[in-house]
Amino acid sequence: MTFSFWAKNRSVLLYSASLAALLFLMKWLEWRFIIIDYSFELYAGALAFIFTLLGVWLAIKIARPKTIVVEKQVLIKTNDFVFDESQLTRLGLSKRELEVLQLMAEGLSNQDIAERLFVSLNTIKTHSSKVFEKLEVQRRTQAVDRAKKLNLIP
Amino acid sequence: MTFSFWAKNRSVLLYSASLAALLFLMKWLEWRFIIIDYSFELYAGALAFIFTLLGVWLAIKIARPKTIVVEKQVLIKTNDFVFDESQLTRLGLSKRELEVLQLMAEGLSNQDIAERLFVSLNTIKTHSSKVFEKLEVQRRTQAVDRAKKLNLIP
DNA sequence: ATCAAAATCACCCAAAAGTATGAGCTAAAA
DNA sequence: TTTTAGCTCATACTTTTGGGTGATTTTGAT
Repeated sequence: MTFSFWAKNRSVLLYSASLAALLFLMKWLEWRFIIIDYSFELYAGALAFIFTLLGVWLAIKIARPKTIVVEKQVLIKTNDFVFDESQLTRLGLSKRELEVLQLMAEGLSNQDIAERLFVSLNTIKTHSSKVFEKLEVQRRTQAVDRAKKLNLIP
Repeated sequence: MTFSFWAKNRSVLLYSASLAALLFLMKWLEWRFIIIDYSFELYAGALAFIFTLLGVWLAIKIARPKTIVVEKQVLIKTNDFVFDESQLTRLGLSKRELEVLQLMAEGLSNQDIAERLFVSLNTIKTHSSKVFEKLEVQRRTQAVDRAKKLNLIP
């Protein structure tokens, strides 16, 4: 922004200076050469031409480049897991149940999970039973398979 | 391209026309109003100003937009599974054992697998036991987890 | 033909997993 | 405040799984 305004001001000065210089040049030419009786129309034409060029130059200098952004899609190999929360609410899985499910998927036994979560084995059994109900499966291996397909687990 | 050249030609015509019109206008003003004794310098200034504007307009019209290619990263869910045969030979898993492992991963019980493969439950038990040995795990869930990490299973 | 690995199956036992039912406790919602 | 959902735990029972051992048959390679 700051640069843009400075550039604009500089251009105005340059423009004025150019105009003055050109007038001087023409006056000088008027004396020096045989161009003395050039008609007003020719002067005007030259002026117009030169200042058109100046205008073009100015525009190019000042104008922000018109840019067209072309998006090039780059495929990124990604094994990123995006957790599907909608599935979770749809199935009505509680936080704890999901937790148990995740540990299950890591191959932990119910006993392991119980110790990991500082609860009794029976508690884990209850949780896993509920998980099976909600996932509509009978075994933990099925539960894990299902959960992965539902993006509940990496 | 074709359009660009046409635009250029049109601009040239327009330019000439504008110049002629302006000169006419000035002559007319010279007769009509009190502007008769305007100095040449003022005429020149006006001309210069107007044609500078024209130049700017021209440049903006003609200028080719700069195209910028922006790489956009697109995450592609890649479920390409490449079976790692080296792991299989390294672990010494037989075809049948791998087969059992795969069905295990689908959540089938030993009984299910036995029926699927038309063998007895005991046979599946021995197979799975061998699988566990070779994968160095204790439970089927661990085996599945391990096998997935070793690219033996999708 | 012979040998080794693989596949098949059986029996037994123990551990783990799963089912069913009931109950207490807490925090959040109606 | 009452209710509800979630978490906890227990007991009892069944099913599944896993470990160990041993045996027979198939199959592929030397």
